[in-house]
Amino acid sequence: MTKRSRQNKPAPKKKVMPRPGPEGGVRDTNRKEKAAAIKEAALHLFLERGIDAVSVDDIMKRAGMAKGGFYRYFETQTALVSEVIEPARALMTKALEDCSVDLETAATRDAQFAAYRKVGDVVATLLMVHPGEVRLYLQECRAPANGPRVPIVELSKTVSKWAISITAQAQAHRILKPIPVPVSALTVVGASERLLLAVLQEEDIGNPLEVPEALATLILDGLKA
Amino acid sequence: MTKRSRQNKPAPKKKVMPRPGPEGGVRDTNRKEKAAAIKEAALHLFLERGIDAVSVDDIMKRAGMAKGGFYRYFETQTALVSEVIEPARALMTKALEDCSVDLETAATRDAQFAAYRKVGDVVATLLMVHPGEVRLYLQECRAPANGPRVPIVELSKTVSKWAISITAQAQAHRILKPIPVPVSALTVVGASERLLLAVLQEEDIGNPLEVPEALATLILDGLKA
DNA sequence: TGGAATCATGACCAAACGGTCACGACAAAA
DNA sequence: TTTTGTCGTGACCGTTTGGTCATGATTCCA
Repeated sequence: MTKRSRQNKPAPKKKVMPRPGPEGGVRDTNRKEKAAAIKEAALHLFLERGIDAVSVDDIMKRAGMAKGGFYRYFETQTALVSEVIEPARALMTKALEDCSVDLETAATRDAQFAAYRKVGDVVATLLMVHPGEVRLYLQECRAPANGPRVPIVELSKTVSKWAISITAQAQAHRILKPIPVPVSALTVVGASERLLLAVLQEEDIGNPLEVPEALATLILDGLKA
Repeated sequence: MTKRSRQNKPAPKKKVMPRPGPEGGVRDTNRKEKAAAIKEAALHLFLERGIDAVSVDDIMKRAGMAKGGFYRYFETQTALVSEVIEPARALMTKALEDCSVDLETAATRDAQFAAYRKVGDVVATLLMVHPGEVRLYLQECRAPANGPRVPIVELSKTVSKWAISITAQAQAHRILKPIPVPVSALTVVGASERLLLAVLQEEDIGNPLEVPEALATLILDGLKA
């Protein structure tokens, strides 16, 4: 029930993608609509079957277009995945960067906790605005970085690194227990991701709105100095 | 770099697998050796490329045998995966069941915490004895339950259910905070799994031997009533 | 309005897939 | 030893894959 990888990357030989054309014209509008349709179809199928079990043909059939058209919009499937997760990726990495900066300059304890809270808020936003993309991330981020999964695994590594970095800052502020930094950081990441997955897969968790508060309680009592 | 699923399950038509033959004979011995070789080769490739990106041919080439021989040992790839994770699955589910039983009859607080500790010990054992299988589980358990991944996803659901059940018992004993049970349970599962993955993928975590203690501290301070 | 560029299509290709099978090699029962 | 049945092999089949391309339709710009 699966297909495999081509062993030799044929290395997309020829053309890059042609220019969009005039801005705001019929061409440009169509192009954006079709690209969005392809991304939406792809995301749906990725969630349903897993990235590796979806073919270009499947995606284009679901998007109502012919297979050949795919390569006019995306050079490879990897590029497609990259574009699919881009909005979520940008939001998340910006939140982590901001948190790090805020933590650097935060003088009071309140300001320090506020920096944390902002990350939580962005995660909540992400959950509402890009639920599919988040779920795709959670589903695929641990598998080997092969082919189309590369951008997702990269994002995962980025998140972990930022989490560790932020945790180190927090420990320097002495607002966290002096537990080994990576352990402290990955505990939060792991717990958060598992709860996100439960909410998105509609596992029988209680009231989803209570989750963030419960998690915050756990983290604070468990990690706070 | 991947292969896809056949849409129509051809449904393994004919024969079941033939009998092993006499016990302890050359036939029987060879059979066990070959089956083990296939499983080992498969596990190695699964970890390297992800389950969906590995073909029967790949596995058999790595095991040093011809493709046709595969179906003499395993009816499908799903059955192979099932056998690969079976030892780890049996250990883990037994530990969870035992914990549940122990919690049921544990009168003192010490006895209750001891029941928890036993699960932790089994996880540590698992890490030493079946590291590859555990890593495979962590890599694949969140993806959609398609084809060969089915037994892994099933195990994942089993683990979550037991975790929730055990947490409910612990809350009944009032040794945990009255946080929504699934949230409390999945927090522990998520954090533990993320830390296991870090150790197995040799991410730059501190001293691996300190991890269990640190995690225990976090859990106790965060979850304990 | 008409030439130039871009777009969508579906046939097409070589490679790889899961799965089967006839055949020769080999072990077990006789 | 002979007979009987299993084992391992590699060719083979039908299907699907990522990717290309000639063709005809559509849009752009002048």
